[in-house]
Amino acid sequence: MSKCEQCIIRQFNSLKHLSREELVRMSNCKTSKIIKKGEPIFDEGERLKGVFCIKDGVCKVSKMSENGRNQIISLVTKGDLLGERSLISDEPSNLKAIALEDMEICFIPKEEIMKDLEKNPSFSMSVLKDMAKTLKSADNVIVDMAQKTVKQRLAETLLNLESKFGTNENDAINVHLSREDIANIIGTATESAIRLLSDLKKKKIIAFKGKEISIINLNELEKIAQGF
Amino acid sequence: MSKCEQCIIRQFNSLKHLSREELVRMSNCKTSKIIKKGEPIFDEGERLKGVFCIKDGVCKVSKMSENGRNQIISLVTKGDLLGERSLISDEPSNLKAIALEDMEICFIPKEEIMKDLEKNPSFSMSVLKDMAKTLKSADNVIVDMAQKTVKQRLAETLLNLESKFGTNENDAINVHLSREDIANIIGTATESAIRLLSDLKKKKIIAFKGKEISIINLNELEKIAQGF
DNA sequence: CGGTATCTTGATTGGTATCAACTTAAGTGG
DNA sequence: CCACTTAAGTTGATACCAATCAAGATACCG
Repeated sequence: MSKCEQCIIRQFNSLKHLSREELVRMSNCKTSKIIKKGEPIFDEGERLKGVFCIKDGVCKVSKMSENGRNQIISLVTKGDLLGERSLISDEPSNLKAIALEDMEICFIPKEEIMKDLEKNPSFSMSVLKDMAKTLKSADNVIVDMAQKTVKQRLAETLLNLESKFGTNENDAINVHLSREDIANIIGTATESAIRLLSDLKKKKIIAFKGKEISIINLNELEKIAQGF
Repeated sequence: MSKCEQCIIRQFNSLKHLSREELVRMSNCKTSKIIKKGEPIFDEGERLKGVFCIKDGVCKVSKMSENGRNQIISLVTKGDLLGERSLISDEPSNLKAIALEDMEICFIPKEEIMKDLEKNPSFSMSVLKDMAKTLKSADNVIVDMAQKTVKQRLAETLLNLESKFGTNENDAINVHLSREDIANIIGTATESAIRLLSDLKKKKIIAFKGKEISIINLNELEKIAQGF
């Protein structure tokens, strides 16, 4: 099993503020897991026993609404930490995480993380900063959901996806989402999302073949996101 | 000027984890302010120089959307802290805070708070917990905004307001919001909010006279919030 | 190769925004 | 205190957007 001290992934998240000593201790109690595409990492209502550090792959983090529909809150990818919040608030998770592709993740037990949070101010400060950032972006999402049309939200989501995941050799966005997933990100019925996607295709603003989506006319898409 | 050590308000927020010594130091550098109804505490884009501890009164925290409409993100009231996030992330505030009634607030300079965050783990842990809680509720708001109808959101908002602010001697919710404010909380046009409010009044589920709103049929309102 | 899930398009219905007109309430100055 | 001005609240008519239902096309998988 690989060692935390030597793991490059931790450079991308708050774990980089841990001391060598803390990392060695963590290395001794962490476990690695492989999660297959479509499998859950944890479920809504589950009480997490630690946090997950994503070594490879992408997962969707979602929440069931009272009317039975699913809302994707965020996509968590290589280098991210997952599950700190329920750990910190010491409550069952309000969210569900499901792998969108095969994943490799490390599990770090609660006690270890909490000890470091208490003892290492630069680590806890980093987690704090991270959370402040997440909260800020959550505010933005709230405003968008409340006030933008589905068309605007779709355009914005496509832009966000491209900037977050980049593009592959065919200029397609580097993540495979079903139409239903896309609808669940922007918060609409699957058919509506499909309809708007094909509209954008007709207007040659985007192109797609199955789950490979690429942005052709970036400018126009940005305009739509802003409401034109 | 009153002293932090003796202030009861701090029992309601993370400041209760500060030591006597820290509180004395804070007392010496804090300043008190009176904010009149309608006046801003801070504005969008402003770089905050400290945090605010609300001693009395209520303010609305909002954000302008790209299409020029205002979205109220939260109502901050007696006992709450305000502005920690921009301080922690060290960025200009993405939000605007405006007093809904005359307010009394204490301003605590950035250096003081940051020092305590670094030095006092139980304080920083408490702020962390607080933020985790806020984030959780932000997730819920996102889901609601994305998937519930305006009618459901209005019903839910009324329920939230009553549980947060309680009722006065006339059973009216203990906060005065304009119709526009209500619309900006649920994320809709003012007229839509008005229309739905008067619907609820006709059905004797709520009653109102001006800004005094009271819930008459709690059961029915809860049903509407859940989509019936 | 059949069966199943996903994708796609059309038609219909209902919810919400918008515009316009009007009423009521809340200041303001003479 | 009244006349005036302005802001806030209210209601109806209309048009647009998005959800839902239905049905067919395409991709995926054992």
